[in-house]
Amino acid sequence: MSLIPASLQTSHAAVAMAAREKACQSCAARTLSICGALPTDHLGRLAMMRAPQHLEPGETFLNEGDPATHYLNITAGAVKVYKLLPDGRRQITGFLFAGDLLGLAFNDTYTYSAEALTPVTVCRFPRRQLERLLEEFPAVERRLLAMASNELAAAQEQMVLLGRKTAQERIASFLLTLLRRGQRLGRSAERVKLPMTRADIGDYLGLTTETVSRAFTNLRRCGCIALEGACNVHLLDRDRLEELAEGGE
Amino acid sequence: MSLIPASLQTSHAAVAMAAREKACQSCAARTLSICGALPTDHLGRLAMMRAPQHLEPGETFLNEGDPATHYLNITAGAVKVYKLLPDGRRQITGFLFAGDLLGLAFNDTYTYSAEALTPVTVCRFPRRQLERLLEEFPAVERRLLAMASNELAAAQEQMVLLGRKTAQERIASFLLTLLRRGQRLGRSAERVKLPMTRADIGDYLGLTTETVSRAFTNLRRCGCIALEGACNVHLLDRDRLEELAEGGE
DNA sequence: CGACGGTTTGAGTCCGGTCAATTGTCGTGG
DNA sequence: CCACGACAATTGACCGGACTCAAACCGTCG
Repeated sequence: MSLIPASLQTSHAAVAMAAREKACQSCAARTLSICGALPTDHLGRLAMMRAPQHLEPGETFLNEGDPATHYLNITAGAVKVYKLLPDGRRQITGFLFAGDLLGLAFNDTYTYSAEALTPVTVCRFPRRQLERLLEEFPAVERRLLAMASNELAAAQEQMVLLGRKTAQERIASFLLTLLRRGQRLGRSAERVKLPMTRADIGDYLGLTTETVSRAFTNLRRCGCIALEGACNVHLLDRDRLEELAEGGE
Repeated sequence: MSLIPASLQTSHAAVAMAAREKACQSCAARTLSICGALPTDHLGRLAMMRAPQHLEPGETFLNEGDPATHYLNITAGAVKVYKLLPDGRRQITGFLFAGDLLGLAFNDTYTYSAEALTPVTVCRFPRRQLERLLEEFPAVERRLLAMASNELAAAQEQMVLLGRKTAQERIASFLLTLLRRGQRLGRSAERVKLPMTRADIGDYLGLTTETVSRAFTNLRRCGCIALEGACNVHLLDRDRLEELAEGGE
C-alpha cells in the first residue's frame, strides 16, 4: 500500500516518483512520532511536503536568529542544538536523534543553531503548511503539545543537572539519559554510543573537555563503565551509576 | 454582564453565588492568558470549575511525585517551582506570577514542587475537565502550545545561564528578565521587586546565598543598581547591565 | 609513515563554595 | 517608643572542584 496520495502519483515522471516514494516512506514512518493517529493519506501528504534532505557531519543547517520558517523532523542521524554567547561560549541545549522534532521552541526567529554530528536526514515542514494541517487535525496538535510537555520536563531536569550537580554526577546522568533513550528505540540496555566529541559533551553539561574526560576516567577506575574507544561506553554497573547520578553517597 | 452560565446561576443559593461570582470574575480575567479567544460563556465555565484558592507564604501546594490531577493558574502573588535531589540540594526551575500556568510539563505525576512566596491565589482546573474543553475548543490548545513553546525557549535561555555564565552575569540576566516581565505587566521600567530570598535566587541561578549577595554588592559598587532594602532593586544603568548579562567585557 | 584532530593526563590557578561572624530588617510585645 | 528576638543579608577568611594551560597520547586517514 502506497502512502503517497493518488493526486501526486500521476503528476510526476514514474522514475523520479519511485525514488521519491521510497525516500518518503521512511520519512513518513519516522514522522509517526509527530502524527500519532493521523489518517494514512494525510500522513503521506505531510511526509510529501518536502523531500528528505541529507546533511554531512559538521554542517550547520539552522542558525540562531534566522527567520523561523520550518519545523524539522530528524529522520536519521544525530544533531546538536546550541546557543552562543557573544564571546563564543557555547551551551548545547540538546542532542536530537531520529524521530525528534526541531522547531517546538520558537518565536519569529530560531532561538538556537543546529549542526549535524553524523550524516543526517531531515524532513523540512514549512510552518504555514503544518499549521494549516494542525487546524484540520487537532490530534496532531495534541501530539505536539505532549511533545512540548516532555521537552519541558527534560529541560527542567537539565536545569537541576546544570545548577546543582557535580561533574561526576553530570556525566553519570548523561550516560543514563542516553541509555534510556536508546532503550526506548530498542537498543542495548548496557551499551551507549557517543556520536559527539568530549567538547560537545562539555558544552552540554556545562563543563570543559578536560573535566569530562577526567570524569569518564574516574567512572572507569571505579568500575562503573568501560570505554571501548572514546565513543563506545559499556555501562557495567547501572545501579551504581544511578546512585552517582542523583548524588547518592 | 455575568460570566456565570445560567445553568449555574439557578443551582445555588443566591448569597453564596454572589460571593463566588465576584471571586471568579477576577479569576476569569486572569485566565485570559490561557483562553485567548474563547467565547465568553465558556470562559466563565472554565473559571467556575473551582473557586479560587488562597495560600499563605511558605505553603507548599504541589509536591513532586504526587499524581498530576490539576492545572493551576496563578491569579495573584508569586510562586517558586523547584526540584530536589535526594541529599537536599535544590534547583528552582522557575518563579511564577499572576497569569502564569502551572502544569504544562507533566507526566502521570508532577515533576516538581511548588511553594507560595507571597500570599497567592490559584485556580485549580481538573486535568480531565480542561482536556475535555480542549477537544471542544482547539483555540485553547493552540494557546497552550504557544505557552509551552515560550516556556521551552525560556528554559533553554536558562540552560545557557546555568551552564556558561559567571555569577555576575547570572545576576544581571536575572534582574533584566524580571524587569522585562514586569514591564510586560505594565510595571516600572527601572525598578524590580524581589519577592524571594537570596537563597531562592541562588537556587534558581545555581549559586549560593553568599555569592548572590556578593554579586549584588558588586553591581551596586559599579553603579549599575541601587538596593532599597534587600527586596527592591533600582536599575540605574540598564544598558551596562545588558552588557554584563551577556558577557560583554 | 607522518600529520592532524580528538582525548587523556598533569600542574597550577581561580571562581565560587564553605564556614563563621557581623550587620540589617522587621514584627512583637513590654 | 524602644528593646528584643528571629531570620535574612552581608562580609570576611579560607578551601576545593573545576578551569586553564601545556604536554603527551591515540586513532584515523591520506
